[in-house]
Amino acid sequence: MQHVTQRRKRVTQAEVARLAGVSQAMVSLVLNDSDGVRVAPETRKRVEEALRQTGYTVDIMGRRLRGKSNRILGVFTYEAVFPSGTADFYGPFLGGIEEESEAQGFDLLLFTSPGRRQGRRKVYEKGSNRLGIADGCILLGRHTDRDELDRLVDERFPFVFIGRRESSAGPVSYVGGDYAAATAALHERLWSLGHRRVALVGYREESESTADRRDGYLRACRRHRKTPLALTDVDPSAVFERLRADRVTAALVETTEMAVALHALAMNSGLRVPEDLSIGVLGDTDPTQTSSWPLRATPEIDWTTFRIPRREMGSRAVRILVGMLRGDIEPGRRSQVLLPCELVDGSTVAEAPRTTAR
Amino acid sequence: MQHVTQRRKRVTQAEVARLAGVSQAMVSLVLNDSDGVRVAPETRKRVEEALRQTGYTVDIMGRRLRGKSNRILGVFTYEAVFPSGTADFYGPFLGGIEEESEAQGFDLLLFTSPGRRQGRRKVYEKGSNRLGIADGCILLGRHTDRDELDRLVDERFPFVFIGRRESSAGPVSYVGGDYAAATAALHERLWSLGHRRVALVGYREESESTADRRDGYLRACRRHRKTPLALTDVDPSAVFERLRADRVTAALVETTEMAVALHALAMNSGLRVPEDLSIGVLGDTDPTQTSSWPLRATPEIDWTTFRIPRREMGSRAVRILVGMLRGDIEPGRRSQVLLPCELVDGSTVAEAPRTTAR
DNA sequence: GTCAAGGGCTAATACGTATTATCATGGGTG
DNA sequence: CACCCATGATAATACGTATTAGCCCTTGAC
Repeated sequence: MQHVTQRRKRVTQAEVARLAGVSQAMVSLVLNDSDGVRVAPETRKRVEEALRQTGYTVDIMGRRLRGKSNRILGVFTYEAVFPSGTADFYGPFLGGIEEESEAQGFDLLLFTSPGRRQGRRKVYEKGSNRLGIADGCILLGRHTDRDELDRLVDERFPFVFIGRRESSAGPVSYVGGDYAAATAALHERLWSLGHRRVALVGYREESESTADRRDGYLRACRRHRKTPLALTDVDPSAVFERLRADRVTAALVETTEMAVALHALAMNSGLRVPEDLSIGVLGDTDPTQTSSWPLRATPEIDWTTFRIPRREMGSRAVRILVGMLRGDIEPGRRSQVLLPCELVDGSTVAEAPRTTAR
Repeated sequence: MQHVTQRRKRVTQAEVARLAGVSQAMVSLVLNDSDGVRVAPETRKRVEEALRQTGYTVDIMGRRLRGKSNRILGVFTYEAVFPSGTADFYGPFLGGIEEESEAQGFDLLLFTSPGRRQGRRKVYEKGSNRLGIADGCILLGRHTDRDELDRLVDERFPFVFIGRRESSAGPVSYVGGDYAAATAALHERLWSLGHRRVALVGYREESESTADRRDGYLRACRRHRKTPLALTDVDPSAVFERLRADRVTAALVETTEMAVALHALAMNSGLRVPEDLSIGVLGDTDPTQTSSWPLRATPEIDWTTFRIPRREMGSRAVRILVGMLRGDIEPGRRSQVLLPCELVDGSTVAEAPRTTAR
């Protein structure tokens, strides 16, 4: 109505109180319905009227300062959440996070401001840990900083990681995918199809998730008394040569990228997939993610893989975090969860070729 | 190290001060480098040492309470941001918002907590406008609540809408796409191809963006002295019949869904697109969005349309909002922006058929 | 020796809220 | 009348920070 521009001023409880002719404390009492304290119906009415007239809205900051929760969950990602058109890595996780935090009545604070160091975000920047704004925090990201993680644990700030993480500073709460079990299961599937020479191709860089996959692979090898063959992703063609030299009939590959490369190399060498070489991918690239790779040169391949329950991981992480905030859950065993990954039968795995069998 | 579970306690300036043997005020002074006040180098050193030892982190709430910005931008969406697998409507907008707010040094607060009313989110819920947590707010969403919008304007809370919005309560800051100009341009393109009977098919529900498209269409019609034919989306086959009856050679269609439906109806009737009927879509479904519709039954059609600069709209909105917070920009003309939409030549528009020409 | 001028620090305060202790009033009971 | 109790309201306080007024001490000028 009045177009006078003027710095907005918050309506405070004190102003409402003045209007209603009561004290600020009385306004707070009416608002919070504290049990044990009684308010005369007539007074309550007057206050409520004043509240409506002024359009008062509670100042969450003041309340938090007073020691109450502000019902905000932080979300820290080590990379940008919303990609510019390449892979949509975070989407499904955040979908689950959003869904569950909405159900629990929390807002989400996306930390985007802290300066990046070499393009990667940092939790701690010039001594100011902004995570503290929120009641608790969910962390995700392919890359993790060991020191930061240790420091977080040390600070006793309530947080939950998405993806298994370990720290020497104490127990870390996390929700991960059970890659070890899923990898072993995929190995088992290959074994039952007659494959006796199954190799693993994984990241060279060591991380919890890579280690889990290798553990699952090694466990399966041990079970069948086969010496494992674990390769890393340095040079695709070198890896491929190694596979041929060792008469490998099936490869468990950590990422779709590697699988695509191997697939192409096999084609070029006259090997057919899956007739001559079976390929299993250790974790799907999410449907959403897959389809939002417009740059993808290769035609869509129907990989045999396992599904990482990204959405559920997100929502589960929120549930655990809220539990921690309520004091129901302490960081420790109960807050370390690995969710099962469902096998997905694609067309890149088949029976082992007769000729090279055994 | 110590596995004793115990409620985390924030380190405050007072504790740092005690450790350094100075007053709380001195710690604040060192932290904020207020000019005009001088601190002895030796003292500064002691304080900084204590800061490092304790791992102090500033409490944004306390600071905000003191009247300073907390460097948080709110983002309010009327629907869930991260979809469960259908259309990814918000992605590109939020990409721009995230990018720019990171550049400006702001965090993003996603409002997810407020109860929904009939599945749609509400800004105001039981008198508590949570938007106030943030310094300012960006609003997006297909649906808008008139009353809420008016009230927001009335409260003088700094906010910017994505998509043009008008309110009787005062000027609304927004960043929209210039749909009127783009629609007129697309009409012009058709005209130059010989089309003399061009219809508009739009939403029945009235909204700013629908009105803009119609304005552009009507303007173009007036320019060429043709009586307009504006239809609404009630019943696809009825619309199609109407188009045939009126010997329409080209249709401007508001959404891809409508376009798909018309395309199918045309095919069934033996009409070829674009040879017999040209179809222009008034605004692209974003690439990301398109490709993340796995459910989409129809094969990918290369629509002639215009590109809505979603990402740029997001980042521009942030720039305007930050400007408002700094006091550089007042809500009004300068904060009402319509970005141009680039024409995209697809394969659904061609020269008007000779037989029915004129 | 007195005064002025700073430099270097601290005490005090305000911000908005929630809660606890306190106070006023009045009615009932002995 | 003295006392207690219940009811209903308020004063006071704490939370963590930023800022301002003000205090103490040293130094230099006269």
